[in-house]
Amino acid sequence: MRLTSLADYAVVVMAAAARRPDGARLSAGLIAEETGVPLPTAQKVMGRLAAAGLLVSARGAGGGFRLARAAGAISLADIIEALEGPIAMTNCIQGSIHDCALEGSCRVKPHLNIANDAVRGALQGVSLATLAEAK
Amino acid sequence: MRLTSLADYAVVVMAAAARRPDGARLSAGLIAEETGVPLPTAQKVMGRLAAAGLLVSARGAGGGFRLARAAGAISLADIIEALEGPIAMTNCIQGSIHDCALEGSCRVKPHLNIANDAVRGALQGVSLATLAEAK
DNA sequence: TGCCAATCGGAATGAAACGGTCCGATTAGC
DNA sequence: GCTAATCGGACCGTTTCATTCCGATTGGCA
Repeated sequence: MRLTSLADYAVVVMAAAARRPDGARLSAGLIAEETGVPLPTAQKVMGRLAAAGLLVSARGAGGGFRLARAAGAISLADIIEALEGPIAMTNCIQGSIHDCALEGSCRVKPHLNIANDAVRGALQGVSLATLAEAK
Repeated sequence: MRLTSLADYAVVVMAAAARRPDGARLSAGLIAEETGVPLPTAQKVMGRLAAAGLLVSARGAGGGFRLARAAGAISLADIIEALEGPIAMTNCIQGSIHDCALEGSCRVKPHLNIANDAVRGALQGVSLATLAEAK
């Protein structure tokens, strides 16, 4: 129930990016300097955010990143999933994984499903636009 | 945002314990057999649950565990915290830890605080009595 | 048109936490 | 007083995470 530090950094990075005017050039170096996140770490985080489709990247000199969607259309859940994978409290909730020996006879799974939806809903309800607000 | 497998087992174990009549003897072996959780793992999980005050333990022959409180007074959040420590998405939310270089100038922390409370609330709203229901 | 500098992308390394197992300490019952 | 059953804590292999570094790519300029 704890964020990995990379996901934590991703939230800070995305909030900084959202505060910039639309279409502005966002190099990893610029964001690193503005947020205080170490440059190599910012590079890795922004790379993963781009791979997940939250940022659009441009290579080469003069390249950089920009938000793929409006800040209001990106949720905290999206950012976390970009770095950590699907938000699923247990493996049995994530449809594609079936490595639990108890599955089939497990009597708590239906209830965990409800709890998981509640958690996920709480994270989806927070938009990047909100996170980027002054305070 | 994923439960460790020990916390996952803890939920299964506690649900099985709650289905037993109050005051019944609950040895780790019995619970392991009933739930399908490997015995050594059940021992470790129940030991930690006892250390956290959710179970009361009795040593020696004829010993075992019992619920420390009524099932309705134990929440999913309690069980998770017993195995994983405080529910805090980031270190800066957990009051006693201050190892984030950005702290003080961080502009997203107030918003994360709100999100964290929402997640924690969702988990506190699920009681062990609910988890123990037939389905 | 060729070179240079800036920037992203993926691989490698070291550390920390997790999961699982085993053995010793304790206690009721005979 | 002895035996058996049960909890409690220590140990180790494995995996994941966090961080760093170097190569691939591309626009700009002479």
